[in-house]
Amino acid sequence: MLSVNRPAPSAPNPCIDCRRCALFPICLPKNMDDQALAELDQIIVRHRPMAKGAEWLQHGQPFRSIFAVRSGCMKTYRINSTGQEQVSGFHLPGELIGLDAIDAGSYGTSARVLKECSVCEIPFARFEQLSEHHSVLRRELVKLMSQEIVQQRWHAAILNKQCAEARLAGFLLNLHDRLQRRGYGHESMLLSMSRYDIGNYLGLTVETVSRSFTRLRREGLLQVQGKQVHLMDLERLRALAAEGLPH
Amino acid sequence: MLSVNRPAPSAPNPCIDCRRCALFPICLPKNMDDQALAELDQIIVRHRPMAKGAEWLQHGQPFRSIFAVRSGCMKTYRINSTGQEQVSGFHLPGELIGLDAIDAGSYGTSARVLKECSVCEIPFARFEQLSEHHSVLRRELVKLMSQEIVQQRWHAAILNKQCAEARLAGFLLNLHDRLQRRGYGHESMLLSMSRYDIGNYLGLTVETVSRSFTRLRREGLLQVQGKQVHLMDLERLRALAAEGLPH
DNA sequence: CGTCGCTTTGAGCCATATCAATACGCGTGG
DNA sequence: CCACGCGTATTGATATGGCTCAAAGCGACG
Repeated sequence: MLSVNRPAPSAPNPCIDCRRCALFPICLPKNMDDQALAELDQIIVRHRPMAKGAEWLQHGQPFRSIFAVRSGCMKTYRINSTGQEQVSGFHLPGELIGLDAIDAGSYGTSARVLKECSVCEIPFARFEQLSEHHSVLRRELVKLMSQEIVQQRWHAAILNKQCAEARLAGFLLNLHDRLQRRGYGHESMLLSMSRYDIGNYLGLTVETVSRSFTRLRREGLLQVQGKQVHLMDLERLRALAAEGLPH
Repeated sequence: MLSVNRPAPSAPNPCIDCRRCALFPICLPKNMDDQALAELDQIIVRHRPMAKGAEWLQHGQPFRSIFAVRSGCMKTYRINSTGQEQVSGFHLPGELIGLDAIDAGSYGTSARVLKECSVCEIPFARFEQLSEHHSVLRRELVKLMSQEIVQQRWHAAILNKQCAEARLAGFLLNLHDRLQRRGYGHESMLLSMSRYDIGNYLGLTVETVSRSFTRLRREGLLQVQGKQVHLMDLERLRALAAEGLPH
């Protein structure tokens, strides 16, 4: 069922420096001066794209690096004591993985590729050395950690007493916003995660997710065709997500 | 219904420097050298204790400072668009409030005193200046932010498909652990939040919280007398919290 | 063209919400 | 000191949203 780490057969050369990377305006190095950027560029390990299904991180491994998604999509998850998978997040290009491990010393989640994905590895010890001399660097890290806290808080909020439809609406809007901020702004999205993963993330069963999609579609809030979703009425979707109560 | 910011009548003098503070071993300045500590000590604003019910922070206010709880207990919450309060966290001595605002520029939550509470204010701009010269300082901040991410993730996990009893068990264990790490280690705890707040935080109604307490008590997992809770069997509580499924 | 996994749809059930009533606890004022 | 009153907590009876179980549809891929 699980494919192991292996690069995709015909991967584009992933070795572009940060400045020429499409994510430059929103990724960690965005506000850096030439000097800082050049030094950061040198410590970053740019990995070859990985195929869907590949497991990139395993929870419990010792913390060494922070990872930035460069392309594609990852999910982070954890297997709990009953053997159930718990999806804790989806990670889009420009987002970081592993921030939870800085204090703990080991990663709190595993990470798996949902859509062919390449990753920039930032060895943390060297990053800290660099940040001694470049205050921009640490400021950016702190800001991204703050963002992560906000995102996590949002996740908790959506799980807390929202009805199924509101959760789904909120989830889609959240994805939409994050894509928008990354320049992929369009009401049409190609979801890279399965209905199972969505349900797991939202605290719902697949069946309920499916039914919620159907209801939102019937109410004219979105068009759905498998993984292709088109948000028809952002206004009403936002209202629904904000309201959150049953019916 | 709400009392306004006002110091408690007979408050102990809160103006002790960090080194003599009881929280020193676990608070932000814990690993600092004399020099860093002295400078940090100077920028910290130590506020007088505030009475239960006082509102310390209002969500949306511009971000200036991070706050460390020195004594007592605070809750952070947010009023959603339907006028409902959403409790996002409880903050014990040595824990920080406001980390979510660093990137956003304004606080994402309000904060209210649950139990007479004093606060150390750390003006962030000056903190950043200081951290230019003291790497310990920024390392500690990053670690505490990482901890906050872990705590938020835990909150999301507990809301996700755990039955009421498991949520409550997990909540009590989490509090217990945090108190323990702060030297208040004892199986007996005096909860400073109401059943309403617990329910709100756990995504349950008051009634369900109350019933869950009753069931845990009947099964011999804890003793309850109002806000006084005694954890009788940490082992079984942990098992219950880990399992998480209905019945 | 068949297989396998993912998704959708349907029918019945269960955990928790909701509504309602009572009990407790604490501070206030007589 | 006790009586009162209000907010908090417990307990009971009923309603319901989402889960579970079951089956059929759909799509990708060999």
